[in-house]
Amino acid sequence: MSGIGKSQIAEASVTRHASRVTVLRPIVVIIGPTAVGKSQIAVQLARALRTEVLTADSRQVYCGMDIGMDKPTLDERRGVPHRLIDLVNPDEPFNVGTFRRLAIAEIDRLYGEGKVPLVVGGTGLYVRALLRGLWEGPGADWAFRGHLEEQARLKGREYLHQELGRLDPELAGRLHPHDQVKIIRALEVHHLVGQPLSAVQRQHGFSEQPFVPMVIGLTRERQALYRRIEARVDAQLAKGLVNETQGLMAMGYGRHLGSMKGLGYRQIAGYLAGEYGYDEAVRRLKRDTRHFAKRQLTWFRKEPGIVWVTLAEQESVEASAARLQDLVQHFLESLNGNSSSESWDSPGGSAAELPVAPASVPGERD
RNA sequence: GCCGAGGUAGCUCAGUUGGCAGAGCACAGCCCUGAAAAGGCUGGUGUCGACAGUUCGAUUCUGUCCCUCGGCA
Repeated sequence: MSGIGKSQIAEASVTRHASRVTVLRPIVVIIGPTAVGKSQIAVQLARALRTEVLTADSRQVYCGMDIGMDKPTLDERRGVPHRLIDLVNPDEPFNVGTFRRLAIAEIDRLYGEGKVPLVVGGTGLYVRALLRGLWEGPGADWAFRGHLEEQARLKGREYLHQELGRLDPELAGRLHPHDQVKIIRALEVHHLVGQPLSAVQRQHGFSEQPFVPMVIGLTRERQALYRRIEARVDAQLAKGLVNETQGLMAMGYGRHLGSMKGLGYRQIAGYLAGEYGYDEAVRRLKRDTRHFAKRQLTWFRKEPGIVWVTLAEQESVEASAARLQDLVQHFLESLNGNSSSESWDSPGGSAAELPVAPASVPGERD
């Protein structure tokens, strides 16, 4: 705790920033495929921005799934608080709606402290729901889903799609008859709110704009990314992914759980169940992770407004972070220019000095 | 050198009783509104080792040659 005088100055400063940040609602988002190197760069950037990391990752929310989900260790976080990690047990429900509510709470808190939130993650739907809103519909009704799955078993794979064709022909036309997960959701919505999902989707259209975002997409040359994925899988195995999976299963977390269908646990669980050998499990894990990265890239490619940054293979984390810091600084300065002549920082400071200040002064926050 | 097996997609191989070659994996493209690391869709021209013969037609049959892998010398 600092002396009274200093503390008062800091408080005044924070109030000032808080009001600006609360009005403008700027947000910095780093997205990119798995293993591209988001986490390490994000820590550097968070230190530079004197803010915290908000993780937008549907898997890192599960407690006890550390190696497989590649959560940064405390050491790797280097004192930067990471939020939206370790929120629920592997058998507890979690979804994009939960994420969005919790994320918005964290963001508002940061605005209150005069900080620019830094969102980092690879779950495209979560990022989209955060930046463009989410239709305020009902959550999952697992009993009803179970009932529908039973129907599909009894009456054949095409039955549910035919049902949807009756209730919501538009959406049925867009969904492949085999895409049972999405067909069931559509039927569930119709059952719960009495109108076709396609109608509410059209009405919402991801058209909310709760923030002014700067979205940075990290990518690498495809072959280089694939090499990193394979190296990371090897590292996860060396850290004890098999033990971690065994432990989770011993705690009663079965393979049917959504969390246990995540990359790593799914393939290792199959090996532990004797369905195939260790080498085959490793081969599948690497393959599935490559495929996943590819799907992520497809998703992000069409998101609007992403500034893409291609990382070079020999580029250091520091160098990458510095490049991003440049982009963010310009972004924040442009916000200053557009809103008023007032600076982000306390009187006398240069524009954007607060959010982009050098980070080499731990323990001397504000 | 002899005997055997084989040379077909980037890889592993199937196949054509002679009629413009096909699976898995790899790879590429795509869809997505509370399971999203989930779930789903699409994409195959490759001198069928080379040359010659038989045939209307050869990757398929025959011959010669080249290469690979085993075994024997």
